Amino acid sequence: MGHDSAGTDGASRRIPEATVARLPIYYRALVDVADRDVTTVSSDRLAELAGVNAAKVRKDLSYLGTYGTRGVGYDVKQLLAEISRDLGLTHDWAVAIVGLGHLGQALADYRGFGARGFRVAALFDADPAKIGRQVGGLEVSPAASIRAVASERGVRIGIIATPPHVAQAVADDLVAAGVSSILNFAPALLSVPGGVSLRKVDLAVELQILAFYQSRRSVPAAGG
Amino acid sequence: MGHDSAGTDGASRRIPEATVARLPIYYRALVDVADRDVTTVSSDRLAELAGVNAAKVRKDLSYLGTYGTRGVGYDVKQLLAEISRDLGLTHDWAVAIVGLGHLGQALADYRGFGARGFRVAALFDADPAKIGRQVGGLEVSPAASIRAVASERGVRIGIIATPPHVAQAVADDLVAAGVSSILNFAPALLSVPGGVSLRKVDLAVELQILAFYQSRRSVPAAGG
DNA sequence: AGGAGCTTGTGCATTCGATCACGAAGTCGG
DNA sequence: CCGACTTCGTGATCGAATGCACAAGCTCCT
Repeated sequence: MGHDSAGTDGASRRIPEATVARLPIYYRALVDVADRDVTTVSSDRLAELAGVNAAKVRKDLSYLGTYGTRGVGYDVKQLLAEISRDLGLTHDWAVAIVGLGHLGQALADYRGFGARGFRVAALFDADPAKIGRQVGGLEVSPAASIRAVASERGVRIGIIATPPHVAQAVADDLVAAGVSSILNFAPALLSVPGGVSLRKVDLAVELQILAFYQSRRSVPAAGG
Repeated sequence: MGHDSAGTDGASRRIPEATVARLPIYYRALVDVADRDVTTVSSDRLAELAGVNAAKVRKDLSYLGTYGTRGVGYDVKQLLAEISRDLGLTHDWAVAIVGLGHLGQALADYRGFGARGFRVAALFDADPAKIGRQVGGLEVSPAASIRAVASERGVRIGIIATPPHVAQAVADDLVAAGVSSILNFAPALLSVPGGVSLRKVDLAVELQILAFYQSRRSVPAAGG
């Protein structure tokens, strides 16, 4: 998916992209079992909770290191700590959200972030009517101030929830402010300098993928 | 990811899952170029617009059939029509959205849907304060009426944007109402009967994946 | 009409991810 | 202390997906 795998001396082990995408799922499942005061969990059980294959769980976790005990399973707390560390959730990342339409507000209010190592540190919008308003306990700043405000607040991760035609300009501003990871919800193709991670989520795309399988299922009866 | 590839006599060619996931991206790019009155597009250009490899574009499109002209490229209108047909966007799918928190409202107002073969036909929420209110020109119905209302309105695609603890119950109701494709935004693992497609989007997961690469990049300086 | 120049369609090699199957390593009961 | 049992870790295998390279086929110019 492009995450320029900059061969940065790779320090420890290199974790496959597919595995990285599953770590947050294991993480969530582990938080759930930890809440129920369960102390150990087997790969079988974890697989069930995460909706994947048990062998896959074991292989995925083996990339992080050897944290399981044969005959017993994984220590929930220890594994949770390890995944947190690997996902960087111990860092308290400062996040900026640009574009406070419905989606941006949904993200700003999202409870899950705070609990998972993310802190919404800045909100931006171009609409004068929105600037100065409080959303999720934080004041909305003008989009023109992204470079100044985001860099001042140490923002490292930017979320773009703007209309597509301004998304590239916003991305440029974010990068200029020192942001090095961008999550893009705008239906636009962004280009960023090397060294900046970029992920895209497109709600309409997900729906269209569903529609494809849907229309394959229902017999395409004649007559539109 | 599990779209039970029910060997339903698959009529035409079988299209690889990875290709299906890219079709909506090509679709969007094609809509853009069509708006600029361009009549033909090369695989190279389309690849650039979609952010992928040109050979991949050609191979992907070849699964749909032979719609390109060597030496020229693809006829934009024809290709658009073909992808629309394959994605089932010519069907005007009735969509129900359950849960009208910020995210649900964002989806209800999403302009892209109408233009792409989807019609929001029903809105549901369990909160009495929200029931009866108009959102995006449609009245919010009580969650208890999902089975009756959704089936009456011919809903085939359901979007779940509720808190996780009610997501499974909502999914059950949707399935009972005849919905056979579900897009789940709730951070919960759903189980649905065979024959029902299920896709999951988790905003926190996407962010955590970014955080992983982020924390790999920035040197983990000592002293947290 | 014929050849130069593009661009598609696709066989092939390679890389990546999923799954199986089994040895290694631990616990527990007697 | 030992053997039965459980569960992890991982080599090996298989299949999907990617990307290359090139033949096939179309257009346009001369």
